[in-house]
Amino acid sequence: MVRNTTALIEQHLKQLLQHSADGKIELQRIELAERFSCVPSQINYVISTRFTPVHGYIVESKRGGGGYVRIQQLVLSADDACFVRVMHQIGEAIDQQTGEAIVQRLVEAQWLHDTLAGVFQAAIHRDALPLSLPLRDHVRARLLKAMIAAVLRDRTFGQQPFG
Amino acid sequence: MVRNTTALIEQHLKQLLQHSADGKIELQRIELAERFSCVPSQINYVISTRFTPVHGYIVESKRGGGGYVRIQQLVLSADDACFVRVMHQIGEAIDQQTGEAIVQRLVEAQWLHDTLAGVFQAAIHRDALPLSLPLRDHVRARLLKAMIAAVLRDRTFGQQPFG
DNA sequence: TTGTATAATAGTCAAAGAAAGTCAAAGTCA
DNA sequence: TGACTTTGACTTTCTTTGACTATTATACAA
Repeated sequence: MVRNTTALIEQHLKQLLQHSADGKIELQRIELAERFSCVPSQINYVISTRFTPVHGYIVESKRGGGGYVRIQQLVLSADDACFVRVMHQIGEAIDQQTGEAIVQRLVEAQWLHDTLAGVFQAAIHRDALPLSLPLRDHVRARLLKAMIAAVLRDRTFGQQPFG
Repeated sequence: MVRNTTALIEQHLKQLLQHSADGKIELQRIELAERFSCVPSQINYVISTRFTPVHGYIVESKRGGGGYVRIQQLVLSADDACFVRVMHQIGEAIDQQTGEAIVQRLVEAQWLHDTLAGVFQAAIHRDALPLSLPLRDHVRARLLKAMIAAVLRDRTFGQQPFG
């Protein structure tokens, strides 16, 4: 018996994406649900919690005969425009999950190395911010933007590779 | 016989950690509570009094189906004796000046590279923490301790510091 | 050809379930 | 007495389920 179906499905999909040539996969909801012995709507749950635009994915689908669900992975590029978009995405308040997804994307885009990412994750974790909502999300946003800016500053002045 | 359930649980967890290959264990709160015939929240008590970053541990958890509590023991070498001192010095609240001084000391002790130090300074700056005192100093302390623990986190067992 | 029913998909949403967390009162012990 | 421990009611977060809805393709009738 499996402890957590959602995590298994997530892992499966990410593996398929990794092995795909173009970062794109197409699947049938029912088929996938059958393979993991769950109800079809759980696939929607997995997608809406793990494969959102914030996580770096675009999902399209079609109903009816020959229907499908298509997942495309986008990789963040390392230019300044992206930086601006990320800052904007963080906004005035951000929850922990979204924050973690953004940090993960920055890692994938090679803006952050592991140690730095670990520090980011620790800092935006609710345990490090003993505040009640919505204040906590507000502070998290400020914090995350301040830390990203610090890395960028450092990189701009070309001191050291990340780490 | 049983003088103190909390001490027994603490001992048990430390034993598990010792026997684990990577200094990491994962458990279920309810299961552990059952084994020691106590209420689940006592596990939280044990963790919050014995397995904090100050003690050299990082704890993560997840609620809901497939939930868990994960405890990681930080690798502390002889050089890291100051780790404990620094953690204590930070305490429950710390102002910006003192925090900056500590970060500076960590840089001098070569615990932190420049990029990392920049991130630390940005995170503990009052501009990043839009809170009134004394709350701000309290959050700053939590944050700083969590970030310091995170830096030590990806040291693996058997590896020397500053790898 | 055109419209209509039917089958084959996928989506939505809210309730139920399954953990873990919080907090403060009560208990214990040196 | 005061610090530490134990307990449990209540809260929060995350997952699973299923009834109901929406869309698309296809077969078929007019």
